[in-house]
Amino acid sequence: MNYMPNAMSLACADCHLRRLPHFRDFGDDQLRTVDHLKLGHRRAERDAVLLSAGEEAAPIFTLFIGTAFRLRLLPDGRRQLLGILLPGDTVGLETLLGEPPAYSVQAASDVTMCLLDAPRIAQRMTAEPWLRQRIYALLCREREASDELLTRIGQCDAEERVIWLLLDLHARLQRRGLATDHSFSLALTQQQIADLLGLNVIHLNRVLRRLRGRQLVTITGRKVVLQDIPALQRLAAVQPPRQTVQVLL
Amino acid sequence: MNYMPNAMSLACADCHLRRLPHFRDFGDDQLRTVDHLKLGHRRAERDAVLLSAGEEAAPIFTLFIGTAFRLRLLPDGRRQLLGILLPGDTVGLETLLGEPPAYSVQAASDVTMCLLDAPRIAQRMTAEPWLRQRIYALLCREREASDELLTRIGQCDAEERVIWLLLDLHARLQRRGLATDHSFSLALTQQQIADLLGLNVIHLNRVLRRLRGRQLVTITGRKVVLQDIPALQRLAAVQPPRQTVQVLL
DNA sequence: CGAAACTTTGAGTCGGATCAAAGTCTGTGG
DNA sequence: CCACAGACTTTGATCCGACTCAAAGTTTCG
Repeated sequence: MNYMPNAMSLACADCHLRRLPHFRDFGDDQLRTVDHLKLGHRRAERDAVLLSAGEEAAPIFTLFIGTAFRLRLLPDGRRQLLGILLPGDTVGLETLLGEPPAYSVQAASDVTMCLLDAPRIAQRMTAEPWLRQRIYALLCREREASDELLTRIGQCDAEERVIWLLLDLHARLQRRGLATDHSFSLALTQQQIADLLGLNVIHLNRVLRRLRGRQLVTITGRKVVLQDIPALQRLAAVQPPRQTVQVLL
Repeated sequence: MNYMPNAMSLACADCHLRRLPHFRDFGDDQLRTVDHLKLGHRRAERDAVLLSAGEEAAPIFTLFIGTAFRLRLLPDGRRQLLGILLPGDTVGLETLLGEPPAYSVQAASDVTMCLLDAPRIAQRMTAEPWLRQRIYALLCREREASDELLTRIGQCDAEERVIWLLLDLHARLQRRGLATDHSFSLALTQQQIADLLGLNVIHLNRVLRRLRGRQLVTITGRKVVLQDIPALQRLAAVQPPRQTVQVLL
């Protein structure tokens, strides 16, 4: 795979992600440092494999535009999606250790990534404590997200899982300014959602239809409308999420 | 909770975990550094909560003797075990960032922990790149383990999950010199295993009995005997595990 | 306008859950 | 050393959520 950027580089200070109010501000010097760690942007089409499990010297990047997901394959072809990547999310942190990732990443829509320079980050981490902390925190969050999904799949029934996912995506998108109060745009097929939640597509579809029948959620094409968020939160036993968003661009 | 050690400190050079051949060797100076990061040992009884979700300034420790598990509770009382801790495993790495953990840890047997000094580690990480890398690698491994369990629960049926778990525990214990070629001692109740694998205890029990009937696995009290490991590996679609063990004592 | 990808519906089956209760083991105190 | 209580495992009967197979709509896009 060719990881060379295929678009002009965008200075971090100009990055649209930075402008979102809830993204923690960087100081000028930090911004300059981070700018220096970027290799530039790269686009990929929907379904493209952005990173392969086991790959040596895998890329590390921040998703810039679009949606992607981490996944794992079993030898017999079954697959489990491990998490959904939204704009501002970074993957491939193992690469900083020189280890190949145990998961793959695939684009769920056309995407733009902001490729990062792993060796240079590894080097800068030595001198910059704040960079170290930020990356360390990212890893902690990722593990937390995995644990959360694990808990949902292990303990909740299909309806609870679906509601949890929709609320989670909504909250994450909202923090990025990419959702309205009650709706957002979902770039996943039902098959992908099913593989994420450990469900069968057909069953998932029935659950969605039932939710619509109860006036709780409406999904038309890409658009998801959460019609009664408090009721949904009650049904999914959702705990208040941490508000912090960590960005590393 | 009182986290002060209640036993004399043991120098890392004398630690029994260190003597295991597969634990990566530390240089003398590294050993001295690590020794300096220990607060000392502390014992706890079975079922004791070793670390609570949300706790400020949670402890960070390496399990020294015994078995414990990470877990998460849902508001309505359901619980999901997130992973099994074996001797040599370290938990509470979030504490290095000053963040409270999103999970709890509970002892599955009487345990001894080796408590670590979080602020001092955080401080030493600045000066010692190898320490940084080791901790970073530990976090990556933890996430990988969560992803693996997630995949099993999401995609595999009850029998596959059970076999996978037994093989996984066996391999991990074997690397620590705590298992024979075909058997090991399991300090978990069936209820705990069920909560780990997202199964019901009764169903789990039936699956275990069926495996015994097929001469594949025998469980008597604590003792687990894997009677036909190749067959089990075939049944569980197990991939070759990474051999590396990371210790931080 | 047609093909491919995705969603929706129907009918039938099964793995795993639930409920109820009987064994078995473990540790404790008499 | 025995008896008892509590915790854990095992068994039986029954039910339901979720899976499978089959096929018809629907959307998307070249």
